[in-house]
Amino acid sequence: MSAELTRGENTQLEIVQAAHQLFIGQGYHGTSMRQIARSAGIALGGIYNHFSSKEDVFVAVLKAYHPYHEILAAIDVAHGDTIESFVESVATQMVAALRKHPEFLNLMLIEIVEFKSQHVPTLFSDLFPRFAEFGNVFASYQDRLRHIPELIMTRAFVGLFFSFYITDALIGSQIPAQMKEKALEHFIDIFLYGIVNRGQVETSKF
Amino acid sequence: MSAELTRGENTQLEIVQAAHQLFIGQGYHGTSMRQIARSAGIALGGIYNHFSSKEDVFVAVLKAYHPYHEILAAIDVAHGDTIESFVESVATQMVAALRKHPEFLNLMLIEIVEFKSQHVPTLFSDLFPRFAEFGNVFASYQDRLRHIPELIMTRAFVGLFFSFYITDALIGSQIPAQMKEKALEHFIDIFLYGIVNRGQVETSKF
DNA sequence: CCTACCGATCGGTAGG
DNA sequence: CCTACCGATCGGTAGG
Repeated sequence: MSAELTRGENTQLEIVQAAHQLFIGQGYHGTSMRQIARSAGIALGGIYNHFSSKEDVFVAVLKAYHPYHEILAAIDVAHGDTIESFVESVATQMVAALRKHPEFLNLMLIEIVEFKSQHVPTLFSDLFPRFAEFGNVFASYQDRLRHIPELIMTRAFVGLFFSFYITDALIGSQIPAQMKEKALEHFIDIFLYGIVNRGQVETSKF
Repeated sequence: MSAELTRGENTQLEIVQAAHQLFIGQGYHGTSMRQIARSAGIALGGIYNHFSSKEDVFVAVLKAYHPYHEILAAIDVAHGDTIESFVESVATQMVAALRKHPEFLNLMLIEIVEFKSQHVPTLFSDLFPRFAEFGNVFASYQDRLRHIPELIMTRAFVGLFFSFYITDALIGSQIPAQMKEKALEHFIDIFLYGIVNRGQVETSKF
């Protein structure tokens, strides 16, 4: 892709790539502009030809590396004649998409810890319409599901699998083999079992 | 409690308290030893009479403020004749315990982002035996539950409610009212519905 | 895009 | 053993 870039654009890209590597390895305050410059192959002052501040570099890294395009694409690609196959397809592809970008979790944690989530509202407002759209898919299977608001169902789905992803990424190496084995499949199974109405008496209190 | 402390112990406590406040507000690298000293009411050099380094201060803060004692106490206090009342009791008290210590999430994120989870194995190995013990409670309700390994069930439980806690803490202010309302109760309900065997044909693939 | 410099501040240390 | 300073210095920082 770099063949089509002007020299200026190429330098900008190298700054973002270098900064990304350093941020996920050392955090934001733990990384200096001099390190970024050196790693990008330019002088310190050269960064300020492309970015107005260190924070500006971080925002560019956030935008360049967040994988929600791919996660949402995974939702679009997902298919299934039944709610079961749909949920399994989405979950599998979401986890696969997140696993392809283990650095993103790190980036978001930096955003939370060192920026107090300052830039999150922007990211979330981009995401929310698609999030609501996802809820509509649940609504289309309404007759097979228990009476739970779609947005709650969507949040529970995202939360459950995001928590799977986070616990897998963070403490996966310490989790006993018994626990890791088929854990995602069990997570999917528990979620489905939790939302699908199997025709017996509705026991939800809500 | 401070009435029983020697002057040296009191100073040490004030350093830890000051450092805690600053770390959760600014991160580790975003906080200077001078800020900690000023906030603790002593000179910079005085910190080094109690701690050998800035990292040493952070470890002391981590140990002093992690609330797993209280979370595990919440589990001990939880009771219920049925799996439903037990899960509801534990979930409610865990969320309440975590909500009483919103700073702990921040501390753990600093540990992850800025220390690459270096100190986590120690914390987790303290926790794991109690974690397994919790799984045994599920085992005691075995005849009412689907055939899912206890540790998977425990991880799903912890993951689901930890994800509720995290999403609530991080983006709670941006979640539509419809979504927040009774969300915890719905989470509990979904989990219970997902693990309890209601006597019909077992549909789990596992 | 580089050189070179600024005011300031970083964690940590010295001896008194 | 502790508190509270001193002058000096470390590698590294934002920003012009």
